[in-house]
Amino acid sequence: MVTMQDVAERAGVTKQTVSNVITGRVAVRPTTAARVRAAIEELGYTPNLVARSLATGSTRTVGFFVPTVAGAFYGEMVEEVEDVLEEAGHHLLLCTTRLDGERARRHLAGLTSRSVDALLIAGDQDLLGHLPLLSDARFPVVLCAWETEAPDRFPVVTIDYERAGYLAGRHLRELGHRRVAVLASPAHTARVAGFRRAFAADGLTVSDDAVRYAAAPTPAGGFAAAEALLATDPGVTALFTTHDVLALGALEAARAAGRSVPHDLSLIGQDISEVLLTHPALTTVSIPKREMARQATELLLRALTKTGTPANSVQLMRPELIVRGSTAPPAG
Amino acid sequence: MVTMQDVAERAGVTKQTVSNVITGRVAVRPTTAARVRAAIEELGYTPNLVARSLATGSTRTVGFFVPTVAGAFYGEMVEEVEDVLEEAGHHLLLCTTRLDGERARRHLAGLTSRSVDALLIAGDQDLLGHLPLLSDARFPVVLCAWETEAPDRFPVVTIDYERAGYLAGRHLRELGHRRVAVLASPAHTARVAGFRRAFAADGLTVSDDAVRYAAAPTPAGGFAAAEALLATDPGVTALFTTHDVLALGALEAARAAGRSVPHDLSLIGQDISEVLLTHPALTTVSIPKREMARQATELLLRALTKTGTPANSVQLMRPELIVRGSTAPPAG
DNA sequence: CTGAAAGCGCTTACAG
DNA sequence: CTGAAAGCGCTTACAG
Repeated sequence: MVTMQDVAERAGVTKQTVSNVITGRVAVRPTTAARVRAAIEELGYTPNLVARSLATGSTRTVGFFVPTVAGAFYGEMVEEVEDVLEEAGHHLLLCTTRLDGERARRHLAGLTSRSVDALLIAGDQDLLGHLPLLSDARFPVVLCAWETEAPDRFPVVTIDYERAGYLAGRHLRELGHRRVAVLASPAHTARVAGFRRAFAADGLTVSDDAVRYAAAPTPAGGFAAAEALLATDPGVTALFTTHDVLALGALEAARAAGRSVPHDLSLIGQDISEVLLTHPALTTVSIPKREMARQATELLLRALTKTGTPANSVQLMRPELIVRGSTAPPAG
Repeated sequence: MVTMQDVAERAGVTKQTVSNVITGRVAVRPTTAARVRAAIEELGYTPNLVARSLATGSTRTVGFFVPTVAGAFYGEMVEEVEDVLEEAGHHLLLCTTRLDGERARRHLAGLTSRSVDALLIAGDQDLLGHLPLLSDARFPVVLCAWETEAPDRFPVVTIDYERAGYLAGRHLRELGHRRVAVLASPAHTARVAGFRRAFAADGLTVSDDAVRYAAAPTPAGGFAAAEALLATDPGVTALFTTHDVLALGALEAARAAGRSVPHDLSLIGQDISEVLLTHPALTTVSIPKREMARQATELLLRALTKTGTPANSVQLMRPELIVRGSTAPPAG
């Protein structure tokens, strides 16, 4: 491999001068610089970033923890993070945690000794118990896509999940629905709470019986839960689904129960993935996950150039109601 | 940060001895080793992998190029690659190329100067034009998920896509279908060819008119193409879809055209993602993408320990027909 | 089995 | 504006 020393010899200077023209930190006489650049070109020199990292202490690499990339939600976030990082000349070390806390901990140790410049953590499940390990981290850490209470010591950029649930509830309430139900993933507590709040404003309550938890975040899980719900509580006129894949199952369950959507049953979801576009198109509360990922990454990068620790703040991205074809006023 | 030198002083040895107990390369007297380990524990020492990389020339890091992670296909591959890598103590540098050749090229340069130990490239679109840059790479390269002709110089682990199409065709032919059509993504040439071969065996031909290309790999794209097809060619009794999201659109188009699946129209896809489970469940040819990813990564890692270049071979993973509810003999 | 020396390829003050 | 020196934290032969 060709080194800086090789370039220096070719250009008739020392390697410090080569370094100077590359980094631009120190002015170099134009003619010298041109000679160096020519030598770089001729030799096909490309700097050894490992050596540079050892000397500077910065790897220009950031770690990203994410629960999974098998679904669109985090997958899109990964792409967004990558985009922001690339603009800043950083690379992405990806770790998926897959509901495995021990695995997450191991990766955390790995990234630390690998000297990542910063760490972004999405999802409040797997790594939660290991966050204390980060208390004396030598690099900035930012949390995102956090639905439960976030630890005080790290800045977080997340969605206002409570409001996401509220918007869904308010929409159904305003359409005139009074008997509603929820199909939720267990972790989606904030959305359920927000949904309830929307009805509480009218003195209505969403009973615990009306909140069903799917056994698995899959269409099959949604189908089973919705099927059971519609069987035991046929008076329900609208259904709120906290996870997009559950919505797909619910839609099929409604069909199977002979209830047409939206006339016999309104259906509203959360951030319906593009891949789930169905007929009728599902009304949803969109979760600005790409914007969230972008904000979080930018916060992280800013901390790299500024003080070193990002402002200890909580930034909430606003969800947005998108009315499509699966909701309507109740029949009667 | 605590260094090897600190540990050495604490344990009353030199740093070389500390290195020896950590790497295990050279035997160390048990009592000394114990003292060193105790010092490591007390000081919370964790080796600086950047320094180690500079000294050894290995970063224990592999780059993975993938077209996107916004869908399940490559997302699942990423997780599989990560698993194999973790077992071997390597980390994943992820680059999504997003149909952007220039972006792919930039990332390629970045990974090279970052001294990745090896490179895995999935998908034969974005990076194809830049492969020559890799001709003098100092690290092993393996290609996977390659549907078009692969360049000779790199080993490839991929799916027998031609057979995947063939299996779909043979299934429909054996059910008795004679008037069939294809809904394809433009890049899926091998699958289309295989599908045709299955019918050619019976002296039947699938005309060019019967092969439609979706404008976009989305349910909407599949819907539009299927809708047009069913309108212009209502005699078709079965439809082969080369991409799972197209299948979803096709299913809706069939419904919209008043044709029940599978009685009035059989539908067969490729590797229907779990998230697309619908009623009727779609018959599909499954693509063993996880196994492929695993094989490719293991091949890559083997090259790291052995000769340095993986065997220049082409390994094809066998797809498998999975009959579910969306195919049946033609009506008449 | 342990230690002294050199080196991996860069950057960073500091002289000149 | 350019060069000589030291250092980043490790590993790797090589003596002893």
